[in-house]
Amino acid sequence: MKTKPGKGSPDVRAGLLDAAVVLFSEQGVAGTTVAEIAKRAGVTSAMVHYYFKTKDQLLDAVVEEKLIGQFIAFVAGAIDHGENDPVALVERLVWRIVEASDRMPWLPPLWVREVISEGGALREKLIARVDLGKQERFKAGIAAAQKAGRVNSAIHPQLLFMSIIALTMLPLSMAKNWDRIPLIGRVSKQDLGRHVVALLKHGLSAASGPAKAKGRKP
Amino acid sequence: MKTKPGKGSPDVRAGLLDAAVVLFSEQGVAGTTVAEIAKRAGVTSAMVHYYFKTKDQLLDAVVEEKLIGQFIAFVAGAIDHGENDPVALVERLVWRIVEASDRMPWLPPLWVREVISEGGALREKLIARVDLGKQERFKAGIAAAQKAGRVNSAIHPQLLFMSIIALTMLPLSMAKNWDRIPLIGRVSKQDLGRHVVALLKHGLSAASGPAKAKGRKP
Amino acid sequence: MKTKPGKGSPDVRAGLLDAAVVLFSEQGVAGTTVAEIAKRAGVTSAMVHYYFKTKDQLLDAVVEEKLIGQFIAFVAGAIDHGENDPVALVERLVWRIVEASDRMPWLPPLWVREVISEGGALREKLIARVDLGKQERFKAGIAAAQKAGRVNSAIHPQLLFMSIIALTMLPLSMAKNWDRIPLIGRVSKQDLGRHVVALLKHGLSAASGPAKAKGRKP
Amino acid sequence: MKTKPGKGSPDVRAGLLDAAVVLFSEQGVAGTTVAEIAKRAGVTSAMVHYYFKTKDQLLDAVVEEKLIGQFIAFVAGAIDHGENDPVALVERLVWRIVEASDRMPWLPPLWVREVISEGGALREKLIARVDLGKQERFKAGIAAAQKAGRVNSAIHPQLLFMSIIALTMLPLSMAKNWDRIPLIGRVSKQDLGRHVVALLKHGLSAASGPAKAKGRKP
DNA sequence: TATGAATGAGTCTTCATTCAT
DNA sequence: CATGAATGAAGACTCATTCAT
Repeated sequence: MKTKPGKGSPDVRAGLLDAAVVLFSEQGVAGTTVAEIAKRAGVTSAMVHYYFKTKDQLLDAVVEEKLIGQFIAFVAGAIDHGENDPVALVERLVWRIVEASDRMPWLPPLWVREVISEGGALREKLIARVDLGKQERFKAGIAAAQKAGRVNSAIHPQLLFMSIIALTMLPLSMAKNWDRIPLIGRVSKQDLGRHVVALLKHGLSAASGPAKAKGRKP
Repeated sequence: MKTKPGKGSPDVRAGLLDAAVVLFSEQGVAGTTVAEIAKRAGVTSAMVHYYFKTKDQLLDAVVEEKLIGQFIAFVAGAIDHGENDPVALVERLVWRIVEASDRMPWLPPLWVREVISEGGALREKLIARVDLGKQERFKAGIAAAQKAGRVNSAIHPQLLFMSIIALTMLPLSMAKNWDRIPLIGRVSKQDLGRHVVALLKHGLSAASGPAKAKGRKP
Repeated sequence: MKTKPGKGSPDVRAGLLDAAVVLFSEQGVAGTTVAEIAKRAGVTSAMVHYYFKTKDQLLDAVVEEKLIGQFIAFVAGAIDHGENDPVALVERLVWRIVEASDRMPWLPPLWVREVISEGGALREKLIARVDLGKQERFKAGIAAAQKAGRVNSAIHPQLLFMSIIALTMLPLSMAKNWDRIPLIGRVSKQDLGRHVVALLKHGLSAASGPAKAKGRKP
Repeated sequence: MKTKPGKGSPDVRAGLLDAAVVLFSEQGVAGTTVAEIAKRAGVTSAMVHYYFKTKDQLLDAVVEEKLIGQFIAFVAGAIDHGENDPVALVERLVWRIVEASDRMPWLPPLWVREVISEGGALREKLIARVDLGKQERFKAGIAAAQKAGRVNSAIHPQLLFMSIIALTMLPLSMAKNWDRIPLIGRVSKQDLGRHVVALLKHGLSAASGPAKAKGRKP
């Protein structure tokens, strides 16, 4: 049942990955030393190299086992549903992401900082590994629904997926600090989910009026 | 016209800030050395310390003069408009941010990585300096419009501001790479603006139907 | 038949010594890790410490069992011959060394680098253990032959032994690379032996002419 | 007049090279830390990286400026003499090497351990840089003298150059320890020079008798 | 103002060594 | 006998920072 048949005790290895992912989410990859990760996992820094050889290969493992194996696999489940209603799909996607951030609170900060950001330490590693097929299918589904008049035609299908990620991940990446910001105050992740779903469901619904969003800038 | 009446040539100082902000946006603050900044500005790293004493104080200057003085001042102008239609205000806000990212392409990546991200190098510095009064007024305006039945009541006024930031900043932070991602392909910043405005205008409009976004998770 | 009556399998022990000696000759002692030696012998590095306790004690064993037990014993046999003709003795010595380098190709590089070189890892260990009696007898034999007019009197008996070592060992320590050096090209160890013997036999023969080798430098 | 127009104070740079070369000769390259070199030169180890970037590039500089620029240039002068008597050339070569080891006592140990030895840290670097033309000319001169009957025909011209190096460099690499070895005792570098010249002059002289050095081994 | 030279603290990485199993 | 897991000490290298000129 081990994730990797390689060397070492699975417990320590897993503990190191857990520690890494939490510290990375709090301090960034560049701001986290191998020694800190080791300390949080209760071993010496030499053990990090025993299990992962280099810091860079530790990042590979994070991408493979945490981002892809845990998060993407979980969220992608929401798309593989044989469903044909894109709005329902969007809703399911949002709730999956919210749920994921409950199970893996380290995920959104890590994602925003190290995957989305240009030059993020995990960005290229993830792009190289991930299959964009599902996203393409999602985009196609939206476009089809637009043609059928069931979805607001002013929406860019290519940008919708990113909008969903943005609306969920970015606020969730700050979730730990929500109550420190007076403007936001006491809201829960459930509140966020409801807010985003409301925004998207309305936003996607086929416009009654034309709602021409004319670009101001040339 | 000098920003600071202190020592040193204003040109060199400004060049260092410009260089810093671009490199920070590309490599992150932790991933950028003082020497790199100096080199890009055509001086030695000792000069950085001459003008800013420490790297940390350089960050202070970036927050003060670039984030607050340039970006926030520019965007905040959209709120101080004596306008009372919150939807129009949202639209203006979106276009301001899009416009800002044209003038300062380094802004969105820097914002997402170092301001929004937990542990971001500029986060605490900015929070300590910024006045949230305008955002409070914005929130109040939305809430009032909801009571008046002009805005979708399922929206969380507290979260709307963050949603706008998310819908714009996060995609813009990747703008340089849009064409490298097949899913997105050839879209312009204008396209993004239109897309976001369409989404928000619809999303905010008072629901004809109830649009009950019931939370799934307890 | 075990060399050591101590613990452990003689085969593994011998395999480790063999591996050590080859790697030391290729990479130097300092450049060879215990783990490499273990791997080449097909065991783990913990085994090296089981058999030899420390790397330093492994070196002791190499000196004792490989250098003294194998090489010196073999070469010294050439001196113990009850012979009184020093030139014949020299010739026998040369061929012994050439022969030894066929049986133990790792020997000359190891010798040159770790025994002869100042600070060589085996140098002090070997000097402490070796009996120089035979070399003294050799020197005395040469000196006697000089007095008897049978050997070139310009030769330093003290230096002759080292000259023989130098003329053989140093070229042999590069034997693996001879063909890579255009200057040398295709020569065999036999060729080297013949060359050295020719040089020495002539060089030692009592001078017909005076052959005044006057030192230039004061 | 600086060797390198690059960065840094020439004095410190030169001091580091001097320190490096001495320590390398005493402890080997692998056995010498950057910090030791720095300490001996009176600076911190960071300065080594300031002047040479990496330890490997320090080795490049040693090869370039010490081995090639100092030693090889000096010795090669002995060959460029427009002389046609190969025996005189050999003699001159020997004395040059002896003289070089007086000026640069670190040279012979370094040469034997790190240039001649397989896997030596300077070996490949030097081979890549050095011009073997002079050695080829030397070899050709010997071969011609053999054909003319002026040099012992049992000598391998290809191997003679290496024999000269061996006869001088190897003993000189131990010169500091000569008096510690009873067998050798009190001899000077001049004594060594005379001994080697005597050996070679006789060894090269055209044999009166046939001096059949018949190989024993098949 | 501006620089080159210098440093100390810290980071990643390697390795000989130990020990429970 | 043999191993995998674990460690501490050290080594190369980086970088923010200082200072004399």
